[in-house]
Amino acid sequence: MSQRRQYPFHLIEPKWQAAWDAAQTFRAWNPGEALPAEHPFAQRHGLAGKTPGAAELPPKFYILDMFPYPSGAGLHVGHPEGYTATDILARYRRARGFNVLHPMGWDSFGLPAEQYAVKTGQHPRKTTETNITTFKRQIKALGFSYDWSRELATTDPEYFRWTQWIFLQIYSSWFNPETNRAEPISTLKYPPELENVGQASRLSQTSSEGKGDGDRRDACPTDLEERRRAYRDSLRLAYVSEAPVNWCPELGTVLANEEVIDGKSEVGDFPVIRRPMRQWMLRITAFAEKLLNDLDTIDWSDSLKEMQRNWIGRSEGAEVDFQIAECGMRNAECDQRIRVFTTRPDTLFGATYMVLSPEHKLVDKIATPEQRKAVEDYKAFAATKSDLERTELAKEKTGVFTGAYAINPVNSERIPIWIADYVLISYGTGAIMAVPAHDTRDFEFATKFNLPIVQVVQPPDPKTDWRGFVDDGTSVNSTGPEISITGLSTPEAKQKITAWLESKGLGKKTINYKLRDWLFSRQRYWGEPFPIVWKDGHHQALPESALPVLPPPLDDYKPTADGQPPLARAKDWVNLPDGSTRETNTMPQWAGSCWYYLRYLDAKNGRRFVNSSTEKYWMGGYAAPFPKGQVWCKEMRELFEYAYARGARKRRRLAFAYVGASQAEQIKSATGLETCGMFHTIDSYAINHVRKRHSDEYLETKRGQIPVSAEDYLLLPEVVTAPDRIEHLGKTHQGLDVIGFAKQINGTLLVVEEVHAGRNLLAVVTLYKRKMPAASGVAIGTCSFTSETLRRTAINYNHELPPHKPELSAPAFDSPEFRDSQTRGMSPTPGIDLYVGGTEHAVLHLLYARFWHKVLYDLGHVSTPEPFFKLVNQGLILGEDGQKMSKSRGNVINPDDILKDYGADAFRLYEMFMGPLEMVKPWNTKGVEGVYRFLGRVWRLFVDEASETEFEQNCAAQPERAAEFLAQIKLSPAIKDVAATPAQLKTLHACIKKVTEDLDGLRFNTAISAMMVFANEALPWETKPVAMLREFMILLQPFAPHLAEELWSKLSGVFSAESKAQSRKPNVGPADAPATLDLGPWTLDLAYQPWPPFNPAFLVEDTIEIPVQVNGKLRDVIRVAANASQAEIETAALKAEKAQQFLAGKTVKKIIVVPKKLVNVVVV
RNA sequence: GCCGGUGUGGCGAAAUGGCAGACGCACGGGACUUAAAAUCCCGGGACCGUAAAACGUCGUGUGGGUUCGAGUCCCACCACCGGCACCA
Repeated sequence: MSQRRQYPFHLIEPKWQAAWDAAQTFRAWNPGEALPAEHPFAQRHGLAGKTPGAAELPPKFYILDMFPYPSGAGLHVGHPEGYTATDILARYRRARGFNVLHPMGWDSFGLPAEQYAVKTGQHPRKTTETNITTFKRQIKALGFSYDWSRELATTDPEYFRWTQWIFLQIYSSWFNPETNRAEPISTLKYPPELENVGQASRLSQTSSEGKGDGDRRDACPTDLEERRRAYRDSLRLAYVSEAPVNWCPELGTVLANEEVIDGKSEVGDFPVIRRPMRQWMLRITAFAEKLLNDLDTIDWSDSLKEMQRNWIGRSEGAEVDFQIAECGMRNAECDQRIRVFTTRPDTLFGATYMVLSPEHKLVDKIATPEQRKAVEDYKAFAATKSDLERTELAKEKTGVFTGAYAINPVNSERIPIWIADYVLISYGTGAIMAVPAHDTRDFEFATKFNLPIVQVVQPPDPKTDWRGFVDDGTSVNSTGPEISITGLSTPEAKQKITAWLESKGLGKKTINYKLRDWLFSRQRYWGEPFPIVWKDGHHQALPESALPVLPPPLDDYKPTADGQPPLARAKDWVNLPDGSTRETNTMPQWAGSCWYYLRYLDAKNGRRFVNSSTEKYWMGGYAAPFPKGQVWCKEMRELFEYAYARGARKRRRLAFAYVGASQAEQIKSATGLETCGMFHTIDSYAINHVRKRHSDEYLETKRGQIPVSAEDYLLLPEVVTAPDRIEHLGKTHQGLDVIGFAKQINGTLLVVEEVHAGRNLLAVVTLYKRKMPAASGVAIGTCSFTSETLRRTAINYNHELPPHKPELSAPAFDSPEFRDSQTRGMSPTPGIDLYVGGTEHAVLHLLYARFWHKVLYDLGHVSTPEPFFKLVNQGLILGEDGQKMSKSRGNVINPDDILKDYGADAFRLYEMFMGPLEMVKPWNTKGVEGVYRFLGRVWRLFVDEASETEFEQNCAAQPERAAEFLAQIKLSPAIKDVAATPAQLKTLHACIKKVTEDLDGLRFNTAISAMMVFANEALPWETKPVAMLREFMILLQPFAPHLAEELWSKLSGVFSAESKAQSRKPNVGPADAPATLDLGPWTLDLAYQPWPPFNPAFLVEDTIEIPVQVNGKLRDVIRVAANASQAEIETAALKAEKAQQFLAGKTVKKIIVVPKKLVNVVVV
């Protein structure tokens, strides 16, 4: 585009960016920091010159963007999508009176810089710094309100000093299953055989352990001490393993399982092979249960939570031991057992053979001489297959018989033992019992190799073929000499058989996870070195005083010829004077991004990774002022409306909520109510269960529809055996009946609510309480989340909030933290209030960071168990052709080009206007022009045309002085200090309402369209009341901050008290009546001006239009008084002109009047 | 195969169970201009009508259902996108 600019954004944008930088406008203040008197934040909150603590500061709002890797390619239009969204919210929250933390930094370790170094010899730091400079320049050009004083980079030694420190915390800890948390390794108790100690070794133990392993003095070299060390090291959260790893020869490094996609490296798509290597591992599996359960306490999208759940992959089942009956070993050695894991112990009677993974350690021992050759061949065959081949060629099952047999413990049947590669060594025990009748894979295998298939489960529908039936049913053919489960339902059968196995010592109930421990070392140069040294074959932690461990300078960044990591080249660095040697692996890129959000809180702290009171302020939520149960009580009454409304919007009718046991008890005793909790998720499990339970006849009578009733819930397996309680809980505000069913099961409570209107079932709300960790942060965060959303929902739905007992809820919103009325109803949350980023981090970064955070939480270093309370995934932006943007397709949009043509404000606006944040949407540069034109209209709403023409002529004549001339542009003479007309007030307040609600709901696109409507309506006004435009600027400011600042400064130049005092009064006519400006003073920065309050009174009209329907079809529109009675509306509707032909000759059966909405006449 | 998400004009999209298509793009017509750009005004779901309208019928992936009324709720499908996948 080459036409004239809509407005001089090229002058305005740099001007304000420089001004914000100079004034540090967006600095966020920590508790205990002295606030400069002139800073607008201090002025807004009456803290000028003070040094407020956490209690005096306004409520915090921590809004975070995902950590960018500064690549050489520069910014991409996808980056600013999330950044713009967070920036708009940061600015909005600032206006609402929050202390907003909105930081940015660099995840700057990374492979590209290292590969460039390998090729050219240029130090990766150099490349990294150049890239950061580019990224920062591009990001700053967009006018984001980041607090740049907190900028950080993972490659900065002052940053990775603390990354290494956290590693040492992990290294020096173990997971105590009794307390269910990470603890210092010093709390580890040795087993009895290591406990019988002499004086010397006891001393040795206390002296080395008491200092958290920081002490490198030589241990007493007794055998006992050696064994103790081995024991300790085997339980650390960071440990060394010799297991096979994913080695990528091309990249010269190992990769974590998650970094390998279809047998190729995620980065570069290079082949990956398995190879045994000594590696550092982090024991993330110890946290699997917590990582899974705590998903219920945070506000993430269902799909993201589901991805994490799938990744963790919890499955409940039993381990069962099978005795080997005959094998290739001598009889004495044959007395071995094979342990299998199964989720279906109820199918044990159908186990007709066993399968070991080819890598299973018993394979060689049990293979009979006749089969040995075949087994060896098959093992070789399986070993040559890469992971890729194993999955892609999965169509055909392969395997060989070992010649050995095992005994099925339930019926003493002799069953053959096979090996096959469809059984993975890495999952469960590496061995299975095969039940071909009820497992798809076993069925295929058995069919191919002609193994017997025995039915043990009867499908509920007799027409269903039992062969390959894998769902729940009824056990059949399941009676042995000692145990029978025939006739039992699948859940009952599982329970009974497992109990029997346990009693006989043949097996036990077990939980398995797909999640593996985290492979934490990489053979790279450009990463954090481990703060670890090796001596006499043992690893030791370096003391904190040795941090940061810097990578040594190198001439060559390649791995060594013998396959050692690049760091091994630095002999002087590796070999220490005391004879110990340094660890030469480095940490993976994920390490730095696991905790960066904590460093932002206190980025310059040289003594600690983050000051703990600072951490509490930004991450802690407001645990103290909220007596737990009381707040929950207050939410109680509102929960139904919320769940119902949200369920309706999400096209769902079921909702689950979870709540901690202690809270529930408090609430119950305080109110007598049973239900409380956080709206959680829809559970398809319940729906499926209900479907399965019903017979065909029943389903038929419902003509394909299955009303999921509360009664159905009572038949969930968890509930079956409990006594029930059914009661009428009351009515909704609409007068609909709410019926509750409550069940007490083993200390947990299931509550179901149903809502009926006549015979229609409108909704089922299920509040399903189960045991939850009773961490205070969880409860409070859950509460505030519920509260805010409820409040909004109630407003949206025009519901009156149900009254609640003030003595129960008073602390919540009248505490000092909420003294600013602007922040009322928007309470802070524990952890990060909002985290925005792409889905690509769904499992890696988010799972790792949660893990580190939980370790730090258990060790008492941070105050919440979860780091990211609310997380939103932005949708991908596609190219203009609807394809993914990529260099090869040539459809990549460079933000720099857009900025040059349309400016940052238009770019920001377009990024948000494209559609909902979470959606995938194609870029369309033409669309930028639409929002750009809108900004032009806003500009013309304010400025005097003649002076702008003059400005342009001057610029053309002397382009170098353009910035100076900007001041010559005058305010439009139509802007006056007069009272607004009712119509104008209506226009403005409709806009305030929509923008406010949409920002709370992250609906940026519709907020922008509301502002467009305002501009379109305001443009023709002959007189523009300054108060209108002023408030509109505050609304626009989060979206288009540069333009808003410029116009604001022009407004204040003319209308501020000081200007008036100087009686310049240019272009201002006599004021009819001064408009009341009840907002902040002109002297306060626009960025800190209070958000305009919405006044519904201005939207009220005397008469309203009401559509008239006849039999549900629109026939006419009538105009009636806004307060017209039902009867009046009915009368008017029957008289409606255009409706007459549809009413003539018919009998009016019924008239439905929806107040202020519509009238529908039913005729026959 | 399993899990999650999404289907509405030529396009991006909007609609607490209550006037489908707000807002914007593209397009068409007009005003201004020597002209173009910019700007401003008007018009655009389909069909049937008509000089043009009005009126009418149909219309939110498909087929059913609930309801006075369904894009929205329920059931069964279909398509596309994303994730996981011999996980026992």
